[in-house]
Amino acid sequence: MARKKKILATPEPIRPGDEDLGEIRNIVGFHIRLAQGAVYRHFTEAFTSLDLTQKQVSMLWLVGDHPQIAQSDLARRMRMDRATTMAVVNRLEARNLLERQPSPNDGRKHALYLTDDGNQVLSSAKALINQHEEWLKSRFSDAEVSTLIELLSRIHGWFPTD
Amino acid sequence: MARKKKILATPEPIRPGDEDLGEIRNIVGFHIRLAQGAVYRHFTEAFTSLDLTQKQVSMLWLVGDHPQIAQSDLARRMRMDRATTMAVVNRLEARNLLERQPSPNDGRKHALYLTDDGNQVLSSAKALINQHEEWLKSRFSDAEVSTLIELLSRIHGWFPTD
DNA sequence: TATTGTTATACTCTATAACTATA
DNA sequence: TATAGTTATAGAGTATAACAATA
Repeated sequence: MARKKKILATPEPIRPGDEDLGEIRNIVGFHIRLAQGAVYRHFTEAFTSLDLTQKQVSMLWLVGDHPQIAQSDLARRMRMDRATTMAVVNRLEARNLLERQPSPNDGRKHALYLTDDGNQVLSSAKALINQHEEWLKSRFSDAEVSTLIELLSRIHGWFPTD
Repeated sequence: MARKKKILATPEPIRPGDEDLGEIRNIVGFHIRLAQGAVYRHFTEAFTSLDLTQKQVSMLWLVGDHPQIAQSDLARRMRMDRATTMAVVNRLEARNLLERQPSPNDGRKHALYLTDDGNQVLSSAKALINQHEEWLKSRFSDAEVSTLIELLSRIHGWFPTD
């Protein structure tokens, strides 16, 4: 069930004059969206071979870290609603990377766990993530990376605990 | 051609224990995606009445600032490819907020401009954006806002010129 | 009643590919 | 040849709504 998509288009290069964005350049939300777009494109190119999206990798990662996690727990941690979570889980299950089990404690919940394929793919994905993050972090000092994560955490509500 | 969607679901509140994100908390891309998601949800709630997306508002704003702009110019400034730009322009044109004119200089290009409705909607949108940005910026000092914009600009490639 | 998972439905964004018209 | 716009197609993410099973 592979995607037909082959190579990802990168935006056309900036031309002289394009820099003038007007007042919109002071809108924080605009910059977050553009940054997410840039990261998304680089991520998708990096993961062409594995054919995984940001969301799918995040989910594999979290299930790997928390075996037997329920979908509702996943949804809260990834800040998604149940229906969206369902869609992502379905895709990963269809590719035999992840499976559902009945939860022993709560009949309403399903416990999620990675298959052998899922563990193997996650391992490859983490290696690719490291390369992708290197591309992303290379423009920042370590202190700037910490600052950026801290500022972004204030927006999405997670506070990394070291 | 209004959307059927009425009210937007917000993610369920965080529970004790959810804070443990494991190694993934050090991934910058993960935080950018979560932050964009939070901003997206608040934006969509704020723009329920106007029924506009982030992309649509950005486009109206840029066309308002640069009348007669061509789609290809818009695409470069918003870091989108032509097909995606086309889709957004089509939606705005279908709602009579924006129109295409043949460009006087270059027969290949179409000049875009806002209709009277478009100008009116943009005006309302800017007022809503100010409220939305206030929500976003309230958690930062002015210096932190500048820092955040500067750091994000290094990712998406735009360097605000004051 | 509340929670969890599920299914059906729909819209936006993003992108590829191929085509036409113009420069 | 290169650029600009267009159309067709498709996958992923996001969401609403309604339902069944369980707590």
